[in-house]
Amino acid sequence: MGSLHETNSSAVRKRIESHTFDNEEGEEYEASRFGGFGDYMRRKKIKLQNLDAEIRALSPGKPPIFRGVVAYVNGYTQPSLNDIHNLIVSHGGGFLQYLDGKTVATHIIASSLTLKKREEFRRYRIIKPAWVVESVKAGRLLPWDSYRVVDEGHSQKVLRFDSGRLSSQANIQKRGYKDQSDASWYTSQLKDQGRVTEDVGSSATAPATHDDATSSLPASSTGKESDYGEFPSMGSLAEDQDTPTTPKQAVVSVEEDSPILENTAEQSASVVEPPLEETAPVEMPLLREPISVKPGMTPEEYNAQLLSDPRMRNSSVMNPEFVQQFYRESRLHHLSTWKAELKAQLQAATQEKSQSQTAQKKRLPGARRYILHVDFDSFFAAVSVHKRPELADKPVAVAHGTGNGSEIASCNYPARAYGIKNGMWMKGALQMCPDLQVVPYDFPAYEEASRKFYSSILAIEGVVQSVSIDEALVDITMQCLEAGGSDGRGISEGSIYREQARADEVAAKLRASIKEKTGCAVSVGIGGNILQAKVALRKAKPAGQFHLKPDAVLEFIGNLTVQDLPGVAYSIGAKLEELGVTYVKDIRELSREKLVSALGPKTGVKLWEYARGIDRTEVGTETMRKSVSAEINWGIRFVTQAQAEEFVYNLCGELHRRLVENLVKGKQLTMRIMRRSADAPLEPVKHLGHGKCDVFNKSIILGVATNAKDIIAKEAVSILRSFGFSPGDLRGLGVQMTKLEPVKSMQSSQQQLNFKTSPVRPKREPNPATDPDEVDSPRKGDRSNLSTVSSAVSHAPSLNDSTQKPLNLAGTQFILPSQADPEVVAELPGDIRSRFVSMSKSQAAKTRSESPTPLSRPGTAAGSVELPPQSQLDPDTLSALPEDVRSEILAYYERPSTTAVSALAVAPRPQPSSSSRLRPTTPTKKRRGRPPLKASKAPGNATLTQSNFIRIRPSSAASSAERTASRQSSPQINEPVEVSEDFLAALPEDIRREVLEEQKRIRMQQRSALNIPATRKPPQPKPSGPAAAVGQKRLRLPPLPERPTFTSKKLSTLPELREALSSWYSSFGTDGPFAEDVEALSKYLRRVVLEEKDIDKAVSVTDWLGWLISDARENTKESTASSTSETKDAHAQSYQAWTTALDMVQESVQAAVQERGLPPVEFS
DNA sequence: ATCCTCCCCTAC
DNA sequence: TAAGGTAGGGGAGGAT
Ligand SMILES: Nc1ccn([C@H]2C[C@H](O)[C@@H](COP(=O)(O)OP(=O)(O)OP(=O)(O)O)O2)c(=O)n1
Ligand SMILES: [Mg+2]
Repeated sequence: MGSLHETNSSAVRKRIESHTFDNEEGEEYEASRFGGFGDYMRRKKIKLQNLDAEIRALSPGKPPIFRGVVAYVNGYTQPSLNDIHNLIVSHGGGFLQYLDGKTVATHIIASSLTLKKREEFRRYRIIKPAWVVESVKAGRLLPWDSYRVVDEGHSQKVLRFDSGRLSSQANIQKRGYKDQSDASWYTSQLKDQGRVTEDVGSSATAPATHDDATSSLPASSTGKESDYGEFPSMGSLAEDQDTPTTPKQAVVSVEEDSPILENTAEQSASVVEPPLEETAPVEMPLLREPISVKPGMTPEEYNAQLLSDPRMRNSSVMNPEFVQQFYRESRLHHLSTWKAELKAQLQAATQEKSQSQTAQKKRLPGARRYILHVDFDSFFAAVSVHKRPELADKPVAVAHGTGNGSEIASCNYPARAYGIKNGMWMKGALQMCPDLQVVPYDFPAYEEASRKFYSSILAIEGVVQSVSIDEALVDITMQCLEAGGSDGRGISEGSIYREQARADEVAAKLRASIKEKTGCAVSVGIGGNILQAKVALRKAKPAGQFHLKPDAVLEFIGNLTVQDLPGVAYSIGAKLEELGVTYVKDIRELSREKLVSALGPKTGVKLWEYARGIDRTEVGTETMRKSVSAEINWGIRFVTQAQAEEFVYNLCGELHRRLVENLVKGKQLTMRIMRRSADAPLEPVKHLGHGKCDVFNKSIILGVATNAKDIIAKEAVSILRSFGFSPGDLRGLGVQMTKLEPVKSMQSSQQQLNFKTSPVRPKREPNPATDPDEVDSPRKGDRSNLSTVSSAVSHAPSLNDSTQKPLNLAGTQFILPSQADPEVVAELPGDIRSRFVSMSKSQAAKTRSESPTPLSRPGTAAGSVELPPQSQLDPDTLSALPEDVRSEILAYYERPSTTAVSALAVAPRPQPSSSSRLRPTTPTKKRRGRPPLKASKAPGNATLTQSNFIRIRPSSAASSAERTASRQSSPQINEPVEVSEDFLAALPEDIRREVLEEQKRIRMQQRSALNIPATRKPPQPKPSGPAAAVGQKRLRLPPLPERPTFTSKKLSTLPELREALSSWYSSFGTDGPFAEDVEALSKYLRRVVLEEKDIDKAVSVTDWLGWLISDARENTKESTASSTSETKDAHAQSYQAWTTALDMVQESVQAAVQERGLPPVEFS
């Protein structure tokens, strides 16, 4: 299994990652980091206006005096950035809009430098703009020496373009790892055998050491051996052994300086400044190369050639429909989607069930449990075979194709007899079994089978948790105990026997029922906890059931391989192997401390327990969604940057869709980029696969939660650019939203309000406590204390102010527990949400006819401006509404948002970019090569921890303990069952002692948690808790200028300003702004331009306001469809007021810019 | 200590 | 040809 540990161990990687190249004494210049996003807009504009190619075309005959120069302008200059750019490019030079650490500037042009920058650029040629101007004047490249900004020679090194040295550096191994920045410090010498290397292809100089901790490089990247799909058993490691000529090496081979430089410059420029026309691609302007892989080919050239095949174009990213097409065919995508849908539906159903069932009996602490783990046998394959009975006894696999790299999603048991496994590549499978029958996917059929499966399962009396489309957990403890006639605690032979018999019977019936409905076999594992059920399932398969009874647990589990345990696979398995552990029973030889120190506190303890058959996890504990993402790592082959950016745009569209679908917005955007490893061939073994890649993540904090496609896309593209990767090397791209907040359309709940024409400033003064300096950041949200809102919402159920509240959703009684645990209350909206979500999903999935869940039922319509009690809402109608309206309605019922306030309270200060760090992994663990060749493991959803809730989080320190405590007293009041008595009784003496000790320990912990205030009765719903109070006070603080808030360095970063604006806008959105505020903002931005000299910031802020306005406008347009004309009118007025305000601000900024003698800026 | 961020790992 | 997605647990290590 681990036999093929690759040389690419993490330890080795770490070292390489931090590697800088050897000859630091040499002439290399340090690759510099990108300049941050601050000036993104300004530079982008230049880009849009002046494409290098155009510039050159427009200025023929100019002497190419800057040939070989790659310039970067820092700060503001005279002549302007724009002009310098023009001068340089038109005279044959290259120009960088960004410093990205990959593409290397040869000269940095600046009028002056801050000390910090001075340090940052210490190793560069830093020269004054005059050098450019005068060189042009002179018609030749003047010696830069006389134009130094930093006028002493000792730290500025000279970069020699002309020696072969430059290009030879291209071979230097290093990583584009963020860690390198400080890691390089102490790890500089390690070079290592050609593992992950830095992309030098696009730069003339190898990126070098970074000791500048403040700089912001790619947030991270990791080497990733990606072609793990190639199973070791195949032996053919063709790809790995392949040593194709990479462009880097090609560059080396060309030793003429000038061409190299030219190449470099162009390439660098093109990375950052993609030609525009590429947005309508189709025609690859690139090289009419011969069909062969020329040694010196750039990745772009290669891709262009590759894509000249129309079929290639069609299945790759070149196809405009690519995203949808890919997702339509991606099994993994379907699995994920299905899972999310099922989770939402089941959660809703469970909620409903538990609420309608009166007084559900609680289980006693030490009682026995009976858990079923139900799972289709070779699901995809079975469904397909069912349609093709003639294949029944043949080895069958489900896959898209029969080529080497086609992945087998599922194979039947005859195929498994040959050693074939799910997830294996076709090549390997065919080697094992040339007769393998390959059948295509049939996603709708899987859905259908699953629907029947779940309908059978939901018919059982018990708690259900979905694991996946073909797999579920059912806790049937209640009915078993009933059948046994005991409380599940005593050890009574008779009771236990009857309980077990009942469990077996339920399982058998279930299997029969599903088999009958679907024609496919399921197996059932039965055990006293999730772990036991799961491992029992293994033995049950195929087409059987197995009850792992208490007295057999230890032996059975002990003889499993560690990797058979859920949550243990390649990596953890290897760590255990290092500890001398192969079988689960071996784990018992290790002390808890040992395990913890080797694997971490949670994992260590968990394994210690697993080894003894213990698993305290409860069935059905579902948590709230924490992230939404979209990612594609297949078929990514770009020729131009513009294509890449367009793709990112599409991907963001997808993300947007999902955010809306889930009724959330997010505050943190993370972009994930896979880039071909330097030593990876241009063509991976897998058709259009990503091959071996380095992975880079970077996240940014948005000032305010958003789901707007354009904003997301803008940021994502900006991140992508910041890496400056050569588009041809991109292999995978993804975007993820975290720090989610429930969607709240501001217009919705306020829309009945009248537009205030008279700017009577509402109590804003009554805000004496608003010491601007102490405002950590303006809060948005809390509309509950806007008089405007409360009136509008007054008749809606307030989830805050009542401990028991009948809500009737989808026609079923819905009652909050009387012991109003704040945590429960806090979670409520999420539950409601999940119902909305699940409903909208089942609608979307067109699984209309008869929903398996009891959720949807026809009803009356909702949607008039004056919304009825929530109980009257008809889910179907609701889900059919346009997204904006739907979210509005939801927002209407949404708990007034202390949520947003507290979420903000914990939001980290936007960091310029978290400083890089080195993770000194112990060099001894080198499990990393390729992942496992092992049977697909039993499904592992065993670990559901109660983790943080995003939405409600008391912001004060006091609340942490309280949260813990209140969770203890939440619905499942009982302590988690740890070990049942009979199980304990069955244990050998020594192990029992251990377990008892463990239990004692756990109980101590729980007690200490419980002791905190709220053991019994948590403080009553506290809309006025500390967080809310803070929110109230600060909410209305118009985060506008003239206030130290804005001018203090600390609070003037872009995200903060954005957030401030958002807050401002949401406070006065429907009313229109106050003139004085607008004026203040204008003045402030004017100062930003004139004093801070940060035009970008001013422009960005202004644009943000523009976004807010137009975004709201979009919402309004849709949502007012059914509103009164009066409302519409108010909106129109408000909109106009805001537009005017925007105009004023823009004008002000523009004026300031012009005062500085700079070309006018453009607002988006 | 505890939190937060950035990853890795796992599952289907 | 081929469709290598996605969410959540949790560890390491810096920030507080
Ligand atoms: N690497 C994988 C693993 C699974 N699946 C899909 C196809 C499977 O049919 C389905 C269910 O996964 P299981 O792990 O339950 O595997 P099977 O149901 O195919 O086989 P069995 O449950 O009998 O082991 O998920 C996949 O596409 N790729
Ligand atoms: Mg299965």
